[in-house]
Amino acid sequence: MHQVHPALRQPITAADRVLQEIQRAIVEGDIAAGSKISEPELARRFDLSRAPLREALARLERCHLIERIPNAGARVVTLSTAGLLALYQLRENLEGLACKLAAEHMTDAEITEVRQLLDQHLSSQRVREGESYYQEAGDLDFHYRVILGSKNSYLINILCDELYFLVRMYRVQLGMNGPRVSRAFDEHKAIINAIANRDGELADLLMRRHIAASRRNIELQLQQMGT
Amino acid sequence: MHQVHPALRQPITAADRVLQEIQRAIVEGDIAAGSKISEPELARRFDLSRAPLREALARLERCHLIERIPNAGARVVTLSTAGLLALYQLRENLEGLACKLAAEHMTDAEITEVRQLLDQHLSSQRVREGESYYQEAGDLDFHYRVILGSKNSYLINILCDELYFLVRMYRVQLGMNGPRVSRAFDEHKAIINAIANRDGELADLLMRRHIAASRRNIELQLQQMGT
DNA sequence: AAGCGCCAGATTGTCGACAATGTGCGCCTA
DNA sequence: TAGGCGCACATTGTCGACAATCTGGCGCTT
Repeated sequence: MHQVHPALRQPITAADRVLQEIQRAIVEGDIAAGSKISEPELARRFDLSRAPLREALARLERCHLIERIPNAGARVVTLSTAGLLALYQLRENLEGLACKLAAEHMTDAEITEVRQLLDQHLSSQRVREGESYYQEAGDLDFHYRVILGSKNSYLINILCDELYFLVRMYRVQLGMNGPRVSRAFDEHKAIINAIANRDGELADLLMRRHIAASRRNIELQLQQMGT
Repeated sequence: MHQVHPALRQPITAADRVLQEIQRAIVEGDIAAGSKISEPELARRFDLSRAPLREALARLERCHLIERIPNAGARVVTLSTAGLLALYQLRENLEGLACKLAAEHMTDAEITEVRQLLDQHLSSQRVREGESYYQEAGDLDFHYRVILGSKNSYLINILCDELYFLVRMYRVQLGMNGPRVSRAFDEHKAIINAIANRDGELADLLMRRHIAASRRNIELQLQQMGT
């Protein structure tokens, strides 16, 4: 068996559990973007003391889901076009780098696994055409695999632990369910092919384009909501 | 006056103060790399309770200076060639991106300020030829300015808050004081020129080379220590 | 009536103690 | 004597209460 990434380990402590719950609540909008976080209220709601709650809040700040000001409390981040742009600028670069490194460091076995994963997603996606949740989970899964394949712990930490919840938040709250689903699969396929060919430069390029396309898709969504 | 970056704000709370002290202690090696962190001991040493101390530890984990395992405690990170390589791989990309964005977003006034900063460093460096501390501080200052010039808050956060203490730790503990000082200044000059010309592509390239050169320099140092 | 300062309520930061978990030594067994 | 089990100790996780700080509204002054 391969080593499980720290971020994926099952919750052990109370702080871990409440962290996951609040993370989900924020990402899915149960706790509204921009709203104030009250420590006493959350403590009552999840039936624990403020100590583990504050631990959880510290980690939420780490993945940019909340912003804290000393002596003034925490607020859920507000989504904005500027924020989305900044986030995706970073993702294009970082995941491009991840691809380049994955082309150097992934084992043949790992590449085979990812290909099997894609085939699996493809078949299940063909069946449930409009369903966006599976696609999204699958998309994240693909990206996760590639990022882990880079074997760069700092890069893995930044992308998987710190940025991905925010990416998911934008996706979920803007309701990504467009016709990009099948296109994305082809792009994933091309990327893993480049990695399998050990062509890091191409994999980098393809991933940057893939994310840029995804960004344009979301921007379009935002624009439509604005009008 | 320009807005002060959150990371640079003066300490308000007890957790902030102890964080800065421990950060310095780890970076400068007062607390040895790889050693275990004892919460009760540090609490006594800094004369405060464990609550703010744990807050500080959470932030130390955030900037990769310590590693925590639930119910088992925290250890100072151990420096390694692999870790150094991973860190600099990331820096090359991220700071390259920062340069590209800075070329797009820095104001003429900000560029002028950075140039004045460089002239200032050059003159004071000419005077104290071998002194490495000023050079290092100046180098970090230059990089900070460029990063802030990118105007991408996520990028700024990752580089200034999460990675730079680690970079400093490698530099300090490996005793960077070689003859690269004057070369580095020329490279800085070339980078800010490219930014001033709004040539993002060139600025990106030059910064990547600058950091790659710095990395090779440190690797050399490591190699010498190994023999 | 508008603006400033002050007070009350609520919230965050900090503390010391208790509960849960992990660690290392000594003892017993084979 | 080597290996495994169990207990005592130390450390981390959690709790409830107190202190410091911020927010909003009232009354006073001009």
